[in-house]
Amino acid sequence: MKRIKFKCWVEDEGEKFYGPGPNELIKRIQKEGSLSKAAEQMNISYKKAWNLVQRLNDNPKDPWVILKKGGTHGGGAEITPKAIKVIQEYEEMQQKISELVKQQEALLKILN
Amino acid sequence: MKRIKFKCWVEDEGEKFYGPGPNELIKRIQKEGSLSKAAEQMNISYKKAWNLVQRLNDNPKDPWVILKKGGTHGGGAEITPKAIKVIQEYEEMQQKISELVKQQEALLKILN
DNA sequence: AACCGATATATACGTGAATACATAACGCAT
DNA sequence: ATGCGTTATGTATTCACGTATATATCGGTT
Repeated sequence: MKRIKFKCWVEDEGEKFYGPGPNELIKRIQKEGSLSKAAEQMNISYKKAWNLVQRLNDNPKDPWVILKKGGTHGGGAEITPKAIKVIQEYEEMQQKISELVKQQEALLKILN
Repeated sequence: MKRIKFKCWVEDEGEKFYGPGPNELIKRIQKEGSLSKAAEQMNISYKKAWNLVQRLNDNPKDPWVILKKGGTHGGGAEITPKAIKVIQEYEEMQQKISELVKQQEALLKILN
């Protein structure tokens, strides 16, 4: 059984910036309030998750994720309104592409 | 400068089957009449190119690429009408997605 | 039958990315 | 001041992958 798949992402100066991985990560951060928990749930290393967040927070004036260390629960993470908007817009785009792809029966027909 | 990118491909039982790489490969085979020349032009090893062709030709009754060894020019490669149709349909799908993506200004606006 | 250029195929090697591991830093609570 | 849980960061190791290399095979030409 053959299926058409797709992926969309944002590049910044040719480097991967935002895609399915970061999208899922910030959603889990929003839900869990913790970067380490989010990474664990996604089965990626904490380091990788941390690196992704650093890339998103590249512009310090307009961060996506606020990381706090120390304190009552040892620290934590939360996402900004900007990140919430991005999630919404990104998933809307995914949905539109998904609907378009579903209509491409002609290609699948050739492939049997 | 941030840009939205996308990629679409066909999977068969979860394995990558057809995508941008194979698409370019069979186009070059069509143009050059040679698998080794096509591989060289794409800067991929002959082996990788050959493996891609094997996957496409998985169903021996309905091949995509005809490989001939020996003979006047040592051999050669040509693609079947089926492959030609796939190229057309695949690139048409790419084009449609591309146009949709271009309309997603809202996302880029958030990202600055 | 010898040559040529392309396909066919196995094996060894190198490279880079991701991971695992270890340790430091932080700040509120008790 | 000690403990705790989280973030922060460097180092070493592993592992998958493509590549390089070598050699065999084929069949029309000459």
